[in-house]
Amino acid sequence: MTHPNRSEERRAAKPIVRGFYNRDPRIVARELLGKVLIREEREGRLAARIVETEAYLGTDDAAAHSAAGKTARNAVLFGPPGFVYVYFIYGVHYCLNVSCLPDGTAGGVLIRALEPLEGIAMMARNREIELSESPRVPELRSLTSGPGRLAEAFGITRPRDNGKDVTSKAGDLWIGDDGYAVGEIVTGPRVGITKAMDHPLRFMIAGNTYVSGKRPAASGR
DNA sequence: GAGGAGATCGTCT
DNA sequence: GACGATCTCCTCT
Repeated sequence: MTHPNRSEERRAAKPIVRGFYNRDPRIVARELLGKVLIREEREGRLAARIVETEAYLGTDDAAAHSAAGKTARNAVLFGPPGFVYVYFIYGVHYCLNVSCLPDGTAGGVLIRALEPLEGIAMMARNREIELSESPRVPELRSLTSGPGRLAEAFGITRPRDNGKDVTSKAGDLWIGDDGYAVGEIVTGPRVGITKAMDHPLRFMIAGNTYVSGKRPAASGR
C-alpha cells in the first residue's frame, strides 16, 4: 500500500550522478521512478517521489519538442545530461523535464506525477489549495498528479529553473535516491500528444495512487 | 460520472 | 497567425 512515509523513516536522499542521465531517455525514464525530487526553499524543503515519467527521444521522435531541431527554447535538451528543461504550455502551465544523452544529442524525460513526501503544506500553498486537517489521498493526489500540477506545487517556472543542474545539492532543485525499492513498472502510450502516439514511452509505478489521469482503483479509504 | 470547451501566451511558421 | 508533452470548470446524463 502506498502511504506517505515520515521523513525520519526514510534514508536521506543522495544526488544522482550525471552519468545516470547520460543514457537513452527510455532507460532514464524507467529508472527515475522511485527517485525523489527535492526543492530547497528558504521556508523549508519540498520532497516528492517520482511515480510517473515519459521519455522523449530527440530529433527522431515526432512528438518531442526537439524533433524540429535546436532552438532557443529547447536548447537544454541538446545540451549535456542532467539539466532542467522547463517549458510553458497552453498559456497556463509549466512542465518539468530532465535532459538526457551527451552534449549535442537531444533527449529528455518529462516528470508527469509525484507522490508528496515533505513540505506538503507548502505545496498546497503554491497550488492555492486548502488542505483539511489530516488530508486524505485524494487531496494529496491533487497536489502533484500531473505535469502542470507538480510544477505549480514545486514553484517551478521557466525563468526560475530552466537550465538548472539536478545532480548537485548545491542547487535548489535536484533529484536524489533514498534507496526506495520500486516494485513492478507499467508502460503505456504517452499523454496529450498528437504524433508518434504508438510508442509505449510512458512509465508508471504499478498500482501507485499518485499517477496522473483518472482516479485509480479505490484504495485507502 | 463522463465529456467537452475555454483559458492564455510563448514559440515557431 | 496557429497551436501546444494541461488543468479546471461547466453541462449533461
